[in-house]
Amino acid sequence: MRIATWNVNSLNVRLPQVLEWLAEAKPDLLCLQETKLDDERFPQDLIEYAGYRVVYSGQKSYNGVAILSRNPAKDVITELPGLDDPQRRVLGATFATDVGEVRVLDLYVPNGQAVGTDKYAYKLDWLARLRDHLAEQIAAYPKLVVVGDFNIAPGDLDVYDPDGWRGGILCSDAEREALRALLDLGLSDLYRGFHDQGERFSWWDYRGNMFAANRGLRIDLILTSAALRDAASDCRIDTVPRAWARPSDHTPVVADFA
DNA sequence: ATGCCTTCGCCTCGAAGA
Repeated sequence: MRIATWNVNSLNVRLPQVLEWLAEAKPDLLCLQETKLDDERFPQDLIEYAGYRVVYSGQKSYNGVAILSRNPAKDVITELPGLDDPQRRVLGATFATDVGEVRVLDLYVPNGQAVGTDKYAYKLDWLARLRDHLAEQIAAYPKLVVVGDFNIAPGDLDVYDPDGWRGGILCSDAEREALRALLDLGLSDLYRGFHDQGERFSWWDYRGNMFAANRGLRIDLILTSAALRDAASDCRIDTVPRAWARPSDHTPVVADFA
């Protein structure tokens, strides 16, 4: 089973890149964030023509998540229980795979804008509700994988300039503690199970030639329960699409399970 | 740096992202 996560920063703009990447990477599951499309405008036919089923929860202009899959989704959710939120950031579903039934949660965690703002408070509250939901999910589903744009760099190793970013948005203590609280439920940051070096990022700002200089952050994560961690054979960041024409500012993160 | 780039909406600039 191969699963990937990719913040595409507008599926309307990025659909050609997504179809190209699907043909090359051949994932069983691809979780997208920031589709920025109303469900009425979602390109379901073109994705199905490429050989994938798809479920989605979107809105105009902002947010929006989708899961492309070889097998059908069941038990789909589009909300965090206990959080009445018009922002479309959550998509959960269960899939049959060659490693058994897998519960998938695709997330676009709020950005938070700046420490101390209303959006930052919303982000921390959202993460607290996520923790409550994951505590239930990890008990209900031994094979749980939580993927997406977490908008948190887990540690200094995940930041090109840790001193410059320390305490700021995406790197503040409260955000990192909220991520730690998710991991403490029994989830693993799968990339770190395979790679212990720094300067491995999943997002680079469009401004200032940051990708060419490899000045980025690792904020797109694949978290797995223990059973899936033990079944994992690889986790990697595919930087190739970030170098394509008209790229997303994020690049895919991929995991394989045997 | 109230900068940089890219997206969207509504309308050619402002807001937001990270």
